[in-house]
Amino acid sequence: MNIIDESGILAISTRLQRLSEQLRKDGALVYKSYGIDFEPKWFPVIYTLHYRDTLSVVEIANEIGYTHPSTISLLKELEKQKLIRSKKDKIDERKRLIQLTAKGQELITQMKPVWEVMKSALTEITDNQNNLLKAIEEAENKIMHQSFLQRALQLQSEGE
Amino acid sequence: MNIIDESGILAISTRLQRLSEQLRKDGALVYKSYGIDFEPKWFPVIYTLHYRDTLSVVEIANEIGYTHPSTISLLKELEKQKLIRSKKDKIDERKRLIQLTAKGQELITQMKPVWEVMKSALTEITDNQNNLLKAIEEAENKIMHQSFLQRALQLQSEGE
DNA sequence: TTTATTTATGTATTTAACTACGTAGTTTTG
DNA sequence: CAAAACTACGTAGTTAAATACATAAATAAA
Repeated sequence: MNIIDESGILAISTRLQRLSEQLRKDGALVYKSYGIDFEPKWFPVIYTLHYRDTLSVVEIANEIGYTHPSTISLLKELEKQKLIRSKKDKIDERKRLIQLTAKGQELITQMKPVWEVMKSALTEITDNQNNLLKAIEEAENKIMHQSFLQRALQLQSEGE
Repeated sequence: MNIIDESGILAISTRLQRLSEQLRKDGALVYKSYGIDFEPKWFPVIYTLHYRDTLSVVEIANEIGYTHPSTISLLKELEKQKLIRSKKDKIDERKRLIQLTAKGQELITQMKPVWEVMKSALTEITDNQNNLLKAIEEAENKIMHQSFLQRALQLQSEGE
């Protein structure tokens, strides 16, 4: 029925994107309903600093799995919110060391119960006959082993 | 292990996005390897016009499930590529009717075998113990029935 | 038949990520 | 120790979607 399903790529990719956007928006509203001023996208940085205390920009980027420019823009927002602060590393002057502020630490204690709730809600949604998280992992593994491109090229040469 | 998994939202959403980006890029390369100058994102519009012949902008947007501004920008690209053309509807002057050009139709015949190959490669990747497409559908259905937000708020009130 | 509503299209702006590039410290090597 | 390579950070620009808004044509209603 669905047009997009002839090749399937777009079908999957756009639906994944929408699903993820939906989850983010709802996540923001959940925080709001708890009276917490927090955006889901800040989570990885805050959470990382929560258990690693002091990290440089690139270290954070690696931890959260984003590029460093993306990380920098998150850090800018968080600094504006006064949830983190930064200072120069005295040993290596290129480095900027990032830490949570007291406000940031306080916020985490407020958010912890919310994270529990969200985790449960998310599990309700994604743990079905086919578990979404596992399905993603399995697809990621397949791609890691041999990319979509390689597979397609191989199928192509086999079909010749 | 993974930091992001405390709340899970970001974990899922960013990974979904990356997976989809990956598939798109590889899709583009597959076309290229066949000597076809085509971007995966054009697929929905082209495919829709292939079997519906003549449609207005909003009709296409609805068919492909995008907003009309997004659709307009795709149409601009496709018109630049001379794969589609458009003319005003004589009955309803607000409407712009879109059609494939001869070049566009020719391209489709070239692409059909490529679509088959991609479909197979995609199936290889996504059809695992947990089928990705089905997992998405199941999650979408759950959300349709009750949103992430509603679920979270309900869990919250239950926990009080 | 004016007026109000709806529909179709288009533009401008936003968002969240990316890549590409540049600069300035740090480390390694000849 | 000077030159080369590498690392850390930052900025600019791009992308693919979305919203929000604006305008104009068509339809409905008073």
